[in-house]
Amino acid sequence: MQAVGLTEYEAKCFVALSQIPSGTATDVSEIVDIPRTRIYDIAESLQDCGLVEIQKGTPREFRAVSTDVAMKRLQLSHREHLDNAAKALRQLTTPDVRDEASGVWRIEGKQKVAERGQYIAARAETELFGLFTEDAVFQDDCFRQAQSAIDRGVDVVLSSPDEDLRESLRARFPDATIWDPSLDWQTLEEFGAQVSRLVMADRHTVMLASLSKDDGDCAETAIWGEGSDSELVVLCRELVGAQLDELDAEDGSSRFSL
Amino acid sequence: MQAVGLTEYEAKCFVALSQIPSGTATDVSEIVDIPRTRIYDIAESLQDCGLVEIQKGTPREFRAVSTDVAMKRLQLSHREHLDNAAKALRQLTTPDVRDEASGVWRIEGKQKVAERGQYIAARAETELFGLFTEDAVFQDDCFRQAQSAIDRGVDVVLSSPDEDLRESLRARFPDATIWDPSLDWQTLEEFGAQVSRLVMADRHTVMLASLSKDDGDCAETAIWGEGSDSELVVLCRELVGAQLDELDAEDGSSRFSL
DNA sequence: TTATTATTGTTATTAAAATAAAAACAACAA
DNA sequence: TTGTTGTTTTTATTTTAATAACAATAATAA
Repeated sequence: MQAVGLTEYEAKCFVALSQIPSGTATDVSEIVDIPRTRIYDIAESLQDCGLVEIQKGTPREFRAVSTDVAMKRLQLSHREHLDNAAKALRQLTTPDVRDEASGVWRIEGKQKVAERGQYIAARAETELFGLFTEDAVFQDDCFRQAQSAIDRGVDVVLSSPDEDLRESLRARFPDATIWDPSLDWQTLEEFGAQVSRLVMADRHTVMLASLSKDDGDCAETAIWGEGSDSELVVLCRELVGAQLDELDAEDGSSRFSL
Repeated sequence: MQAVGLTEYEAKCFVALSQIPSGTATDVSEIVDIPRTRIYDIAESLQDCGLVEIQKGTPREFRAVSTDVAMKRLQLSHREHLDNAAKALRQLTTPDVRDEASGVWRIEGKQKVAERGQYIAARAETELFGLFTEDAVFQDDCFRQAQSAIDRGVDVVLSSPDEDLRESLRARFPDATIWDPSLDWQTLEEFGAQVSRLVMADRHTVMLASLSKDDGDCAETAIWGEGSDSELVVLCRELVGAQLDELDAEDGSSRFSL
């Protein structure tokens, strides 16, 4: 409960009141370990949030609103704060100036990595390269972005060291080029940790993600960069670009065979 | 920004980074009044939230994600906390035991008052009485609930001391009974403050709301109660019930005249 | 090339603010 | 008279803000 912005006392008080139809300060203080004398102002504070209703007799009776109503109120309140914050922030900052970021940047967490990958894929205009080492990494939103790129005429090349995954990709994306990296896969492992995915758009934006299994946990982290200023982009252009060029040449012939 | 759960330092740091494409600890500490030496761990903490990305060189470079992404991440995080809290709470409490609440309860705030009014109207099974003193109080959701009650066969009686509002109600709800309270309106003013609305469902649940104009502000507060245990319900049964009974008798004849 | 100065990154200590916890006490009810 | 209630103050603890210390690294000057 505290994670949603309530103090320990507020959270405890609300929990106690949620367990009974209604109660006095003495009741609450017997259910949870809060001094009776503090219940009055804590309940008042919860009333301000819309989580508690107060019957002003002697003794005072308190009741909690239902869980659903409480959650909704907290959410609405948070949403307002977010909107206000966003509004204030937009007055301070120019329109999104972070379109171009030099260097190499680090992202932690599977979801954030996936988001960045999709963002990169969504912005591909002529060419999109994606390499995935595990089926688990290639999720629905990746499917969507890859298909969307194909639909808008982007040259899409997908790759995986795993043959089953390659077959699966081939079946799902008949219009994409599927590349077997076994010829050059060793050079990619020079990055150290277990590479999970590599996404490159227009040879301009690159993200390289890896899975680390420290502590029995399966965490994904990534580095990404944009433009010739980024060492990562320069490197991947060398490593992958050459393969893509070869595929372009072969691609002409394989289309002929279709 | 602090209202959304960030510490002052975190909020300031994020705001500063949002104003520049990227920057070092020294840059940030020149933009906002935070000790340079604190930027490192604060940015780390913001990275954990997904609000900041860090380029680990010397000097370290920091960049903020875009405002939209930041807000979305904060919201998702809050949502998760809410879901977890709701789940935990549901294991502690029995299914909603707050269906019946004795006594008289107080609500503050126009929205909460309106919600409670709608909740009461939605639960009317045979009879719904609503009295409104001002056009402004009778909002869209009130319209909806009144119509919904009519649609499910509930005896709906609406009333207002304001003739224009009464006419408006009569035009909008041809199937409802419209009552002119001028005969007994004085007794209702004995509650003191300016009554804004009175809702009674099935002579079992009652809410009485009032507008107070303290501090130039227009705040609505309400009291409500359920069942024979509630003094408010008992009182309104006396005051309003008799009128409803009379209307029942007249209602028969007015239907005859339609 | 070496020495000096400036910058950087990490940590420890101190100060201030917020929250938790205990105490005091007047007013009211039984 | 005793017990309960409600409000406020004081004290203790925790969290956050603010400052200081200092080793390591980078940049600059000699």
